[in-house]
Amino acid sequence: MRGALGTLTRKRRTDAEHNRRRILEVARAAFAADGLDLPVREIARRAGMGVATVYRHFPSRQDLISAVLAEQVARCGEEMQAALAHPDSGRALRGTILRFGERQVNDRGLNEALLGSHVAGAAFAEQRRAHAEAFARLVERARDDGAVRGQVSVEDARIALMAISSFRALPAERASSVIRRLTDLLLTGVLNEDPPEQAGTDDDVARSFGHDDRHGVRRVRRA
Amino acid sequence: MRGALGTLTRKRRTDAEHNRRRILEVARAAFAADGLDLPVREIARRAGMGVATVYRHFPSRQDLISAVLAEQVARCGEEMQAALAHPDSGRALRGTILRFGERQVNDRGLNEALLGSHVAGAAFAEQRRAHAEAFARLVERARDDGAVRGQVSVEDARIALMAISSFRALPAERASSVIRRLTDLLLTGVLNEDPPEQAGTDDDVARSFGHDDRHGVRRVRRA
DNA sequence: GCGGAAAGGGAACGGCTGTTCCGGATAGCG
DNA sequence: CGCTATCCGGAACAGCCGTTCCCTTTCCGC
Repeated sequence: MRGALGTLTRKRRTDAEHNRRRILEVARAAFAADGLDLPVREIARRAGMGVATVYRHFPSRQDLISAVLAEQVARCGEEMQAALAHPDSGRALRGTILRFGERQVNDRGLNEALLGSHVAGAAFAEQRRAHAEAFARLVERARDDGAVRGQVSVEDARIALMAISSFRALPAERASSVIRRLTDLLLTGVLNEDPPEQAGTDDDVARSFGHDDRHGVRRVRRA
Repeated sequence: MRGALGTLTRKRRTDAEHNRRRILEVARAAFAADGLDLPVREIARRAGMGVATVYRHFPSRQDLISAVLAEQVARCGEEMQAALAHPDSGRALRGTILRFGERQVNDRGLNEALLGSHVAGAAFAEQRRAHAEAFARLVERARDDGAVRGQVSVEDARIALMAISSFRALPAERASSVIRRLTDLLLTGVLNEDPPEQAGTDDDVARSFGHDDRHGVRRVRRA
């Protein structure tokens, strides 16, 4: 549908190129921290420019979201492919679940797009399918190697992965240790091994469930 | 601050009382299915009345949400108290986690308020704390009875409960079987027992992770 | 330097949402 | 059956968001 020249990235003026990079950088941080519902105006404000500038580089809000997430989604896929090439299938499975979960929990926008029901996620249906297929092969390989308990199915592993990735309501930064512990708890029921070590417990979860009054606003303003 | 008469429920006209009940009923179903961000107009539309009628009975959107959730939250608390009185502490813990999780997964509004970061949840901070305390006692009792693995802490059980409750991106109705399986997987790492039975696997999770293109809209309209 | 094309930015438009207003309906008491 | 306090509901108001307009500013080949 596009003309032959349309796919070529035309030479842009240097200030425009600089602004484009800055928008992507600011938007990535903003979506990761505050989710995909952040208003375009707010991203423009954080980037120190007007809304029209953002819209010149990304014709619609959805285009901006897709551009920001494309890189992150691709990285997830690469990691899964790399895990398939790892010699130890059990460790590869554990590592994939852990890494995927950490990424999902630490990037709210990515999570909303890949696991949530956000409209923006529809653009990544193909990648989602690829991830699911790679993950299934990962689990099957681990099962063939005897690294997975007999009664655990591919569906079970998928459930575990989604449960870890869905984990939310965390204060923010120290989510990783909770994710690690949850992974251990879950993989105890999936893998044929005991968890590698006992990470020290922390009270992040307590602050979220029952001991925390802080409630974020839907729409974030003011950096 | 309220006058002595303010707390008495004044005698209402029967049509008003009928409408009030209907609003609560419709809003409960609506919030459970579509989340707390559903516009007041849409609830009024589904109830077959004008917005002003809703606002007469519930002065603000937050009041409506609180009124709807109060009953559900109270029921969660009652169930935890009942579990504390159950003779078998291990079964009580398992049942509580399972029931709490199912409730959270099947009621999107309740989930957003109790575990998500939705503003409306701030009204239930006290109940959240009570739930957390009751749950902690439940876990400690089970641990004293030897029903919980030695290296599992109260925090771990909390993590498990939150992970189950956070599980989302499910087609809708058949979430229960997935929740049951996830509970089994997690409790394998928490309780000193094996899962009671093997429920048949289903493909709900597959549809969510990788095989599903359906993406809901943020704001739902049209029943 | 200079001129024109490319880029920037604030204001404006249309649509959606929470909330309020006010004229019209109606329950329910006498 | 009539009358009035009570209730209903569409329209209106204010504010937010995505997107576009259009005038001004800036780059960059000459």
